[in-house]
Amino acid sequence: MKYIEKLRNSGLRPTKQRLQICEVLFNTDKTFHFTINELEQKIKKQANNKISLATLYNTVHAFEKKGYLKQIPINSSETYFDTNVTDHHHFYDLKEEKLIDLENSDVGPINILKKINGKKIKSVEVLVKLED
Amino acid sequence: MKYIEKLRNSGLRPTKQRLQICEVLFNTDKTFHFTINELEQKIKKQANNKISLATLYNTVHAFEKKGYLKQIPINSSETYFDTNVTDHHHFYDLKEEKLIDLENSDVGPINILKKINGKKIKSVEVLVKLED
DNA sequence: ATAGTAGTTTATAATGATTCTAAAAAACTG
DNA sequence: CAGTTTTTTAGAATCATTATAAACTACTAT
Repeated sequence: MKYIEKLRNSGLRPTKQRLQICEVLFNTDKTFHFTINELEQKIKKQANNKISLATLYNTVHAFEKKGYLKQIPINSSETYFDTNVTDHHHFYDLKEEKLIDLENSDVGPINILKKINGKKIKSVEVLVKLED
Repeated sequence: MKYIEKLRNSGLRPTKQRLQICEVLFNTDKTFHFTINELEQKIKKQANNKISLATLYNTVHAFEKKGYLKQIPINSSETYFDTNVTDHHHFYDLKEEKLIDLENSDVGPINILKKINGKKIKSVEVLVKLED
């Protein structure tokens, strides 16, 4: 299994549940956005079994901490995650309530001119809201 | 009262509560960020009385819809609002969990090169996360 | 292998922000 | 002022997320 090493290297035991979550999240050509509830559904269908919500929350947060997932900063009732962890941005279609990736090349370079003493920039995220 | 007209023009009856909220939010030199709970506290102190949470939620959302407030897109357990409704961006200090304004002039111009058919850009918001 | 231990999963309860409800109060209209 | 509509309110309901603590699983050293 290709994810066993990845998990071990991160200090996470390669359990059946984590491997299954890896399959659903990472074993695909395209990256995608999801909420915990959507992930639960996807696992029910794709792997035809159930992983408890608690585990999904734990695992997704662990993966986020390790940098395998990114949280998308958007005000919504549910938290959105992204399997695309490269530097990139998002459109948010207000009507459809849907996120669309904006590759880095779709956005001109962003220059942050202001500095805060003793702090360094961890990330720069752009959210472009769309209306009709 | 200077806010009576503003409210009436927005189709909102100028009630005692709404006027009080206007005072706290807008009768100040500096703009600021707040959560509903912080607003509740501020009103308790500043106006020395209590407005129910339901009213605070209703009013803040009404003001947002009218463009007097902006929601700040950030993943936090509470929703943050901003009395600065001009185009601008934010630092988010991950350690202190604090928002800091980035004036438009602090960020170079942002060019969105990708277009989505039939949609137009409503807003472009940049969130810059800071770490130590 | 096996026993011990440290980490993980799980169902369920708890939490907490937000929304809903429906009755009382206030603002408006004629 | 009487009637209508809007607003406020306390408290209940909702719903995503987190905490709990017991059962289970993966690992380690023998």
